[in-house]
Amino acid sequence: MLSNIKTKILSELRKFDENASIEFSEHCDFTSTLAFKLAKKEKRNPTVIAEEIAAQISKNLADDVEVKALNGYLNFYLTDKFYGENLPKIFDFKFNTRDEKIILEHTSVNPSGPIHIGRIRNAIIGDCIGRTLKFCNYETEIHYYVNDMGKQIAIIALARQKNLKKELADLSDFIKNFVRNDYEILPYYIAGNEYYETDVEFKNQVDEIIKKAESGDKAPINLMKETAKFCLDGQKQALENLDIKFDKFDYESEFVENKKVNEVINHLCPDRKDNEPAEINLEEYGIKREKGKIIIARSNGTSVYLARDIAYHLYKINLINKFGSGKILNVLGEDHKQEFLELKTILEKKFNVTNISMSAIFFSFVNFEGKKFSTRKGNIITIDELISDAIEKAKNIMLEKNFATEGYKDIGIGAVKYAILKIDPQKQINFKLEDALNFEGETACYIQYAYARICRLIEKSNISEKGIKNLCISYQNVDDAELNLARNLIKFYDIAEKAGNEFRPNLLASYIYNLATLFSKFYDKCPVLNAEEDVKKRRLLLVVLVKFVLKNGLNLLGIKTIERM
RNA sequence: GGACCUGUAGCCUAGCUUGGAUAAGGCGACAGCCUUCUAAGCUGUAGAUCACGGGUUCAAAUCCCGUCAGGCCCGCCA
Repeated sequence: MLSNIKTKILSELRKFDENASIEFSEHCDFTSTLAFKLAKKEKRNPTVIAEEIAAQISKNLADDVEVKALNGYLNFYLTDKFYGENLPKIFDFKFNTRDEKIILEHTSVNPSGPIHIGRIRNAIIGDCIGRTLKFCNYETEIHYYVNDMGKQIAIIALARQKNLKKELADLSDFIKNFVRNDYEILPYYIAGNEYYETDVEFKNQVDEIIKKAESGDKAPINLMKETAKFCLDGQKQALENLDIKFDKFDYESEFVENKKVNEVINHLCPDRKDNEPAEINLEEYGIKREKGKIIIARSNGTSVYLARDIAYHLYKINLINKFGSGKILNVLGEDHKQEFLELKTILEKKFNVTNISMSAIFFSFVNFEGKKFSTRKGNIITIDELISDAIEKAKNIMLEKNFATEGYKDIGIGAVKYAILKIDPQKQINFKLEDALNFEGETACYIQYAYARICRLIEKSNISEKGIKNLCISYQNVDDAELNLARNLIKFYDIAEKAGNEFRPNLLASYIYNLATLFSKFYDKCPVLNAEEDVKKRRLLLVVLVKFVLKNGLNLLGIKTIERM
């Protein structure tokens, strides 16, 4: 949205230095430190240089931008005229279509039981990035990889077939009482893992299932597939409850069944002998392991996860190649850094994949009030329980304060999502439900509250939103609080694009919060409904703009708005 | 032992990629503001050796080197 004006400013500045750049600033709309750089080169005073440049370029920009030199900085201020013309364009702005397809994969929880809270950061970040990329008009497909092959699912499938359940005595009441497929699977998972470690016969049967499956035997494949699908069905509901949806579910078994995994192993280790593991060495590319080599397939012939992951990524690469160009993006926990690097290196060096960029958003783990969890022992907290707590808490607070009796769910879920999204993914989070649902300060609820106030304001104006949008107004002599809003509003699409391109949800989160604070200040300082007619119209339009941007911005974060609170 | 990430007021976070203005917010604390559009709000005060030690630079929270602390990985698990 601001790209035209940026280009215009830059073309002026590049007459002085072709590397000139401008940035958003707290002091003005854009700023440049060009004069400091020239000062070094020319050994002159930056203050003087900035003044000279400002004097020379201000005339060419005058219509849209005012240039001021201050202590060596070149500060640019968008004019009233610019705001008058461009603010209404916010309603209809659309990004141009792009010739890049992005395959985004996130969450991909193993189908071994209910999703525990350790995975929620992946889902929330991935969902936000997916929404943002789609909003920026990238051809985006959101994929979920289902691990319906391999040891864990074989263990569960066999335990389920033999009806080996573990008593749930150690589990929380929430888990014991929750009825859904994924919760039904959990006791088999816990029992199966115990048997696998203590019962040789059980272990041998599991190993046999995997071996037969990989050699193409339909029965064990179907057994595992069916078990995985059963569990996945429940997990999907947990995610849909958070309004997190996927375009495609990819099943690991497909790549075993269509022999792509075998092709990968044969390609990487053509000289491999029977009863020996297939292994490769990536040390020449700077990747070291303690034992040197990386195992691709076990000596009994079955593949390890990495081999199947390579086959899966070759499939994704094929999807992109069919489209033309694009990139692969995965949201992964920081524990997958090494594995992703190996995957990427193998694809680049051993499969000559050079035209497609592969990147990942790595996130650090969330510490939920100091608790450590082990899925195998079953002492977990599920995302359903966390969300149910959040909603319950939101409800209690609202009842206590005598607020509207609707929207608990969206407030509770929004609080959790915002608390996670506002923090840089690579930082560890100490999550406290208490803080997320504080409802004051930098929380989703603060933003939702601003939105609800806006809705009432528009309602009381007795002018339809459409009518307000069509008002013709000028931006002269506006209050500072109004100017601050205008300045912030106009950046929305640029921030969204940056957040999307750099995979940084926290940029969007803090932008939206900032807009909400500016609105609260405006609301406090500038009467709308009681202002004189021209001012009222201008302010109403601003209010409708804020509503539009808050709604769209929160939607990118996956957070719902509430009309009344 | 090796790889990667993090360290900013009592607590939590932004800023670091691309060095530049008084280090920006929130929680908590304290003091104000509702006969006027929702006070879940607004205004103000106190609170920071930007982990530590060097280096580069006119200029370092930001770049480089080292140290310390926390996280995470280095499996014929996924």
